[in-house]
Amino acid sequence: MGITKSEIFTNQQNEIATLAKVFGHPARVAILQHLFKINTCVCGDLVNVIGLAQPTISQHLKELKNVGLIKGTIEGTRVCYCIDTDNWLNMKSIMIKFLDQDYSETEECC
Amino acid sequence: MGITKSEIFTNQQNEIATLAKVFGHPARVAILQHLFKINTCVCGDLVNVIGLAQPTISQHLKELKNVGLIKGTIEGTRVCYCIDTDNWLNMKSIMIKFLDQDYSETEECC
DNA sequence: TTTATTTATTGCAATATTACGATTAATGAT
DNA sequence: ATCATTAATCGTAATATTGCAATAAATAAA
Repeated sequence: MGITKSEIFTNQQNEIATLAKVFGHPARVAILQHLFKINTCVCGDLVNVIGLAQPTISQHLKELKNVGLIKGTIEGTRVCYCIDTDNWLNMKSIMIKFLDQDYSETEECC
Repeated sequence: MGITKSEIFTNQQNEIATLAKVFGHPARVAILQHLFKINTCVCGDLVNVIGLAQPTISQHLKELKNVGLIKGTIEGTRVCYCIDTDNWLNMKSIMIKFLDQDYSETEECC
């Protein structure tokens, strides 16, 4: 149905999925990489850098803001974006915990 | 349009997005966590564990197989699933490289 | 061979996502 | 006040995803 049955999963599972979903589009990956590369706020030249229409970029930025990974400050007619460091670190710890689950490589069953 | 313009992004960006998308659903997160927890192959009791209908689970398993994170071996009428360790480690290194990008915390611009 | 068990596939309905043109809102410049 | 610039929002089309009932396929058991 295109609708996810979040009720039947744990908060942790839903949180991991919500965060991962944000990375699940190359435009958002590219936006984040650019913000890291520039390493200061970017005043909305992302439309040129990425190559998608302005409303599309704006929509992707909104999703990144919704999960808190970036923040934007208004500067005149422009909006300056940058990584929200605290939230990024928090997200990173959640994701790495998931990626780093233990498995014994001794058990080779299939 | 629901269609992603993959052509305009790098292979790396598309790869990160493809992997992340798989984690972007709590059912697939739950399946992977269960496979890690059990730590041997699971002979399809995932339907009971997760709580979604059998065709739905089968579909999620297919997506996990498509990106190579799990493998399934036929064992009679059953199919036994487990983590594909090599591919998991490879995925982990790609994701961690992305999550671990450098930023100087000195620059506080917004 | 018939029946039971298990998993994959098909088909479909409901909802979500992606993308963009057109428009709006907000500020700056003239 | 008018115009230019920038970013958000609205509306909409195209496509993707999620979920499941029904069915098929494949093997095991009787």
